Amino acid sequence: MLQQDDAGFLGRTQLFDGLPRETLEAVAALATPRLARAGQAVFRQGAEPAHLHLLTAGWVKIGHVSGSGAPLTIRVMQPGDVPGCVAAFRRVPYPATATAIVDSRLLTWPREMIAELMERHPRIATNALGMVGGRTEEMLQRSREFATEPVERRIAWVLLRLTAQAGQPVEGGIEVAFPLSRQDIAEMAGTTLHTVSRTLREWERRGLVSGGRQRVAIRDAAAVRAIVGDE
Amino acid sequence: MLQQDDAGFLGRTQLFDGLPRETLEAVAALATPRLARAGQAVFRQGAEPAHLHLLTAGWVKIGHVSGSGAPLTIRVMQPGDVPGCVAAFRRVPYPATATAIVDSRLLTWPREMIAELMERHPRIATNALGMVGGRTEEMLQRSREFATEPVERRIAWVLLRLTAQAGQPVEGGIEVAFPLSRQDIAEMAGTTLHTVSRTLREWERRGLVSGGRQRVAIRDAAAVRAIVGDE
DNA sequence: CCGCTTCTTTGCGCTCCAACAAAGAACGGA
DNA sequence: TCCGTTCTTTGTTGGAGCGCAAAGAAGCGG
Repeated sequence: MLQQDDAGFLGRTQLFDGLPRETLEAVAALATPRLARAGQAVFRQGAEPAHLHLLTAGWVKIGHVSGSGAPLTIRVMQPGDVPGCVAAFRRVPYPATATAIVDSRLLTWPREMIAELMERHPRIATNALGMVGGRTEEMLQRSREFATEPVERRIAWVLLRLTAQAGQPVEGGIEVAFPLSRQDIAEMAGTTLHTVSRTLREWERRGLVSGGRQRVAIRDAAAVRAIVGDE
Repeated sequence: MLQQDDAGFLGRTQLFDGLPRETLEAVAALATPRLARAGQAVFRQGAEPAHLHLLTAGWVKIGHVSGSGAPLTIRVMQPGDVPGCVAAFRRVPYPATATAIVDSRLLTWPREMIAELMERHPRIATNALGMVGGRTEEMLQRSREFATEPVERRIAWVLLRLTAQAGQPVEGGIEVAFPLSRQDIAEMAGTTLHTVSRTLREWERRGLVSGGRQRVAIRDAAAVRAIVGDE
């Protein structure tokens, strides 16, 4: 199930950037591939991380459920990303659940093996530090958004982020490449599907976006960017 | 200006945990101490980090200002903490401003020196990874709070966190050890000073808290904990 | 001790958005 | 093709909390 170019793929990820080809091949050889069907959980909130996962194909969303049951989608992972990296490196339970949005493929390594690799190749540790730091800043931006931005702008941010990350050109716009319901958007923007539906409908009338069942596309990116303001 | 026990202090911080005494002393000898008066900025949002800072005494708050000017206080740093660690490790501009709440003392090392130290002592890199990871999870919790919790609970969280971190016993309760205005609380809870004032006043009538100008104390911790719910 | 500045309290109206409710629309399976 | 399920749209209502406004306290400097 190992694919021929896994080593090459690893070399283009943030975590294994800057490693010599032979190291990449050794690392790839140590990996166990894993497939996750759409809708299936890769790991669950509260579980102890036994493996490090690296997404090689597909889309995986990271969702957190609070004690009171309110769901929040933290981010969508793309190929090259390492879902659950913070928990795996810190050896603490996963703070969120990772769910495959579409059929996806991951490479996995036992946690101890990664610790060993990091020791032998300090570059991996440095890369990991950069990756985790990036996540911290991302979460900071998100906090700020929730704390200070009104709903409409938060929804606009979600669309901009998703099209930047997973946008594919389509007649008259850029569409998010995976199925995305109003409920999904609501969980990313910290609101309800009703408010999302109303907002998108209004934007659709104004020609900013278009969409259908589980589909959203931005038609007028400049106008959507104007909604989020300058920052 | 180096203090006698800086090395011992370093050994009890998360960043330098687990290092041999001699290493600690070498690291301490390389440090340049820096004093920051109350109200003075240690570093500013947007600036390039030239040094790594480690707080040895005092309190420093980390505040972010959005493009639209909305202020948000991300967290308060205590002795042993490393304000700006994410930016310093990633070599990106500081995402926030660090301001001394009271007269404070920090140790500083040039960025390159830290990189070198991390290379020579992998344990420091591991510690840094754990520290940054901890921050990520903290920011995740904060996001969740802003996204799903109503204002009253967020204010309760702020008080619980601050008294846990900087609480000192006082007649009939636990007081936050540094001056803290309603505005400060509002910036931590993502609301306005008006709402904070109203809420605290109401709680004061009910005997949960007490306070004065720039002072807040929790009188009935159980009741405040009940407000935030179970999670 | 007095005036000024900073911080806090309180009132009021209004807006945004969540909650509740219910009807369409699109898809999938039998 | 029909039916059930899932997703989306739309209406209505109510309440949380923000913006605006202004009047007290409390500390500080002269």
